[in-house]
Amino acid sequence: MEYMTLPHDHGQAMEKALDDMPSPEMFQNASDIFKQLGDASRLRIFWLLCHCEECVINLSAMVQMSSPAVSHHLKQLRAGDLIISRREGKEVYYKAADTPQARLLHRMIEELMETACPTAAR
Amino acid sequence: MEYMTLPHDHGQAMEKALDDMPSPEMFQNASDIFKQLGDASRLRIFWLLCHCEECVINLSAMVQMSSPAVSHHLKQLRAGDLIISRREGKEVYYKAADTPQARLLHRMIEELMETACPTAAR
DNA sequence: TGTTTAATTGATAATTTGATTATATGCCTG
DNA sequence: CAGGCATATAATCAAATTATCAATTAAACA
Repeated sequence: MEYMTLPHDHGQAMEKALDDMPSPEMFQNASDIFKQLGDASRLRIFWLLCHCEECVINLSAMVQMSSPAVSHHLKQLRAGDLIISRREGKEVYYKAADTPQARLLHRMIEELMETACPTAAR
Repeated sequence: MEYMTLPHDHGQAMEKALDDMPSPEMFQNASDIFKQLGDASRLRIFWLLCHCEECVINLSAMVQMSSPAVSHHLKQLRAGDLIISRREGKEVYYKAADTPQARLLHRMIEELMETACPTAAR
């Protein structure tokens, strides 16, 4: 089998790595998901919605942001299928989507916080 | 015990959530890490460095980017302690850091790719 | 129907980010 | 120590992100 020719030859590890490397589209998809969590406000909102269902006004109060700002973040999270919404009267309730992906991300966040800050008090 | 007063009262779940909620600094730290992986090029580079140790020129060839661009991403990843480097003569070799955090992120990436794209061929 | 409350949308402005080009540094070799 | 190769840095620019404000939609209710 022919391998890509690199400027320098540093052994076989890279050949296997290149073979196993997912496609650029896969990386794009994955990074798009990470990007959702790459904003502290949005991460906080998502975390909250993994733990309770709430309306926009209350979310705004909890994260101390304006409701339009929260609404924008909610829109992004919903576009990424990380959260779902339901309207009840005047209010719209949001919560984390009940999907493998959303559960995985929630777990990631909790693990990352532990790893990043194992002894931290809250 | 006194709880934060929200505009609307929707039950107790949010009280527990607010109690359990990590500090804003924790969310900032976590989102900074997610941000590192929120760029497809950087994610690809980090993934490669989890699988092999390579010099900048070869990395540039593997991801088809200019070496300054790669160098820029490497700098960010190293600032976040996700990768380490060692110089050998003219070349600088990079690889994933051997830390719990880097290993966790690597595992996350693999899991996310599976979840995001379970049936995808590469 | 008109008013109030909740949520969303759109547009703008400010900040951040990523890529490029050019330049500089570091290190080996002749 | 001069020349060349591998990296790193700096400056610049374009593109993407985020927050804010104003305007709009949606629903309840008097």
